[in-house]
Amino acid sequence: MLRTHTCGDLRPKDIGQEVTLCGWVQSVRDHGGVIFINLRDRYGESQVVCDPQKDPESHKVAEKVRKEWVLQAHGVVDARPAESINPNMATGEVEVTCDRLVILSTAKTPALEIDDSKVANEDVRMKYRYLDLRRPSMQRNLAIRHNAAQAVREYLSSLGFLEVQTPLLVRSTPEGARDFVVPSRLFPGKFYALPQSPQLYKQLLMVSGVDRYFQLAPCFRDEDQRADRQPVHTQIDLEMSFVDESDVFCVVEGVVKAAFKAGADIDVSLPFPRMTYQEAIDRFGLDKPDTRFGMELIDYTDLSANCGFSVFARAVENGGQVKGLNIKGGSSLPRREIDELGEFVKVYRAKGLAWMRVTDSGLESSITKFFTDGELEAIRQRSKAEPGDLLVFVADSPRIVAASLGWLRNHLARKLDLIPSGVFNLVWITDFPLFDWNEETRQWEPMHHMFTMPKEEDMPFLHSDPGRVRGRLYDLVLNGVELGSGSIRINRCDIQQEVMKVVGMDAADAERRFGFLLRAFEYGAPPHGGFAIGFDRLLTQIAGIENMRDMIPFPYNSAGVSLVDDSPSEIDSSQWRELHIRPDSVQRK
RNA sequence: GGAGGCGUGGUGUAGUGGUCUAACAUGCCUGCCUGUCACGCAGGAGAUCGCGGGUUCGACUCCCGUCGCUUCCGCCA
Repeated sequence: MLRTHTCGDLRPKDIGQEVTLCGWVQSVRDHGGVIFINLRDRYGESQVVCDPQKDPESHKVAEKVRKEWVLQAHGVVDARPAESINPNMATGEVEVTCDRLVILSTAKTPALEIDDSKVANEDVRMKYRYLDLRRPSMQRNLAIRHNAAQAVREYLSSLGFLEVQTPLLVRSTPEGARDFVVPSRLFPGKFYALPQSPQLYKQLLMVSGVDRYFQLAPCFRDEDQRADRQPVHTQIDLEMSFVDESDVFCVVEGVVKAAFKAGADIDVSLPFPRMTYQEAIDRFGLDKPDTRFGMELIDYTDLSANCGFSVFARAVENGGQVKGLNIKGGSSLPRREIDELGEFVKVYRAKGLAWMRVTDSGLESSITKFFTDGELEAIRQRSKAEPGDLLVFVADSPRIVAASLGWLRNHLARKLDLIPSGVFNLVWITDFPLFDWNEETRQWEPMHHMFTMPKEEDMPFLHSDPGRVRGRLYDLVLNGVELGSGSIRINRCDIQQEVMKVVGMDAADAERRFGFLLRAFEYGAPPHGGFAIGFDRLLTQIAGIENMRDMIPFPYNSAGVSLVDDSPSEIDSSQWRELHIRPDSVQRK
């Protein structure tokens, strides 16, 4: 080793020792005589002192040194004079009096400052990710990631889970997300796909008798990005045989607890509360409710059915709902900001946002004239409205009402600072519908995937009323973020065929897409179920940061470009030929 | 595919029609300084204000287009 200690090691107990440190120059303070160099590595920072009277040679070297040069410093650990102790530094009680300073590498002026208090723009950070990652907070994020991953592996291993790798070149499945696709050289016109998840493979492993499987699995989806979505993400993927929901919950709860503990020394309490999908939608508008604050949705549909306000009445007449929020103390919001809330809900296709201010003399708004006193009183009571509050309403289809108010609720909570810090509300959302009606294709689609077991008691409605069928399907939600989802799978061919019928898939389709799995199920498939935790999202929560990309060593930008290596990139014409493919338009260089 | 926000020295920002011949911080260079630690002090270099077009006597500033980054809707089982 070129060093005896790291830059974070030295303490008063080391005083008198001869040491050699290696690291990057964080700062140089040249006092004309003595020069102080702060040397930084992953472990911390140490002060190296170059005194011309003690060692003119190293002082001469130190005069040349610049930020981010890589140095090797040899010397003796000394106690700092009492008045020079730096309490803000872990190594602040000591310093290395340098008697040999070696320049291991010089450096250009860094393209961004290595300083947590001066963070550059995202594109600059991505292009120079290796510099960005030198920042202590990013080093911490890498460590959190490692520690959490390690704890997850350890915990699951202790429960008898086997980590099994599944292939990264797999069969393309057209339903669900768009596949990333890899052309085959040996089979002209054929393609592999990168897996969206190891779903089918982990079910095969259950048929194989693996019984308890897990994997920190890379998953690929060629869809448009979001702040919390990457083209490649990592799942803590797991699957178990001979289980029901409670068995899966128990394991996942332990995994999450272990990750929080190892990643940030946070204790989450078990078990996580459960809430049905319907309750989440009714009370919070979203299937990923943030339960850290109140302001739940209030249902005025029954009061609105026959009211004089035609916007409300007509919505109800058309099978819609009228729901709203009571924004405590919100009547002080200026008109302009209320109008902004109206703009906010329009993004979710609400046509508008009605509102009433609550004053000492009752409800006040331009629409109160359409309501009778009795109706206004009923609204006031149902809202538990007090003077100073602001009531807002959306009248529309249940789907639009729920989404617009649900997101408005989250938006307001941030805006009005209603969210307590340091709270981690983990909640299971259960009993999701098995199918989702796709208005465009006018077909039922699986809400989760094709292999989710319907709830026993809803089985009779499989064909008569698919929308009513709930699946043995569950999500884990943390502070309004969907951490992952899972289900108990179908292990019987007859049920599988019924489900495929509902979503309009015939036997030939099924055979072509995942015949290999159906065939496997003919050879003795154990009842099984599992879960997949979005590891990057979990880490973002554990680290308490905003940007998921900060938890990913080399992330992609919002256009799916990797700025470090500037991929995707063009390939040589020889590669095109070798892969038996060609660009769809030659002009498109 | 659609909508919003942003784009000004290496980096982060200010400047919203005219002394802007572009400011501040930090970084960079030179000099001074023996106890600093966001060292200090003095001096200096560094920006055709993303790009193209338009409006105007005059554009960093307004308009249109375009590119890039970002957030959201669609999409993402």
